[in-house]
Amino acid sequence: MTDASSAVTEALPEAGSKRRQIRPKAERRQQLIDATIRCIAQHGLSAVTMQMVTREAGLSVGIANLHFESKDNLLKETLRFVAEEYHGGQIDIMEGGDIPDLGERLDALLDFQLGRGVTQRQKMSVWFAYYGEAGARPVYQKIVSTVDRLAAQKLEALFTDIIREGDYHGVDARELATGYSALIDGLHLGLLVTPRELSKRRARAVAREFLRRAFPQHIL
Amino acid sequence: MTDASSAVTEALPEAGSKRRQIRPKAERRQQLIDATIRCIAQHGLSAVTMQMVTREAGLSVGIANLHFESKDNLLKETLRFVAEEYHGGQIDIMEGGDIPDLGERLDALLDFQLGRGVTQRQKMSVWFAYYGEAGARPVYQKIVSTVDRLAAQKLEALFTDIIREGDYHGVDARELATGYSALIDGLHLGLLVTPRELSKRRARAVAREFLRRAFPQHIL
DNA sequence: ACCCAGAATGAATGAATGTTCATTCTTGAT
DNA sequence: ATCAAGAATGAACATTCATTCATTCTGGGT
Repeated sequence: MTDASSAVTEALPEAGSKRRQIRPKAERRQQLIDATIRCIAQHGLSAVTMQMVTREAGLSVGIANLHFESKDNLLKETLRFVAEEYHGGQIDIMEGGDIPDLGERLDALLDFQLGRGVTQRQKMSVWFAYYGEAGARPVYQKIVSTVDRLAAQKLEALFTDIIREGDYHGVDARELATGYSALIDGLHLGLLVTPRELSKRRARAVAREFLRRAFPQHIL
Repeated sequence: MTDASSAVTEALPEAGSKRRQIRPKAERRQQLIDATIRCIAQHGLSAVTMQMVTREAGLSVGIANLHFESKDNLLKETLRFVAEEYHGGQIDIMEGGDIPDLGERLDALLDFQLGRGVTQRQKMSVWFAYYGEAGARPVYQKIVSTVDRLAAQKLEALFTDIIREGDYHGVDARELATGYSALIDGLHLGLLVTPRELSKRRARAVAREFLRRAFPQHIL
């Protein structure tokens, strides 16, 4: 995340350094979004305040309203960032010119969805914090729906290819894709809420078993 | 929910009736919890205020702190109520002396989990609103974990019985139970966030297909 | 060396919210 | 009829928070 090329005299904003730094707009926006993510993960969406976010970012309170117009907007943009990061990563893999073998591509997808990057408590907390509010906030629903739909289509396309390649019968790509997506979401939820009961290892095994049942020739 | 036996002179607390009603503690508590659920569903957990809840309940602001000590406590008790209602319902079915046939019992479970009662937006909103905060609030995590663990055990026991009865091979009851629970959670999430993409009918079909793959003799 | 566009600051403001408590009212027992 | 217990009320209070804006500061251009 941090761009190492622009190393200034003082590398980190330490406690002592009161020096005021001027940075381009895009950088400050990202800095604030990152801080927002950390705050939501640590304190919960409903407890997040502007003071909290700006302090976490090492900036003053006024700056949040300078780069984002309001708190609502900052939260909205933070959701958009997290949603696009997650779904973008998935889509990259699924379109995957990188990985020609379809079975390997499925494995890569699973690794991404239940791997280190995504299953950090931070990211999952943010994810579900917004889901929780989505029922009452159409804006959130729309952001998630939009990226979600595209990912669902790509997944269905991948499944269709696999079904054709493996000549599987009695399998509906669309239904399977819906099931797999729901399974992954549910596993994320389990990892977040009951980490004692569900380890990452077991979550992976469960998802893998689902795919193996559907596409025995491609998995295992 | 409303006890019809204790019909008083004025059946409903209409707009005109300013008459002060004195009711037992347990009834008021439930009245406030019900109002809280409606408020969370409609406005989102983070937007719920005490004034909002008490107005929804048709009571004054002071009463909430009389029966619950604080807002925090009211929210905690509301979560406990919803969690116990959902998991209690599941457990009743799974223990089910009512339904001797194991396949039918599975069907009944699925009907409950994706049926009218549970998949109301109201209930699902509340459910995920708390999940969203669970990452930051150990109290919520504990409440959900406690009821969740019991339900997971019952489900595993039911699956074990079915595996024995059907003489299925290469199936692990525990893993399957984890997968099925996660699938149901994920489907609830889909119904809440992207109702346009996922109908209740399709959600049911997906869950049923999961069970059919695992226990072909018992389902369909 | 000078200048200024605009980035950054943070004290001040006003609105909203949780909680309290003095007071009023209801009900059942006497 | 009378009374006491305690259920219910809602105005008042203290706090917290989002937002504003007058002011300060920075860095690139001349």
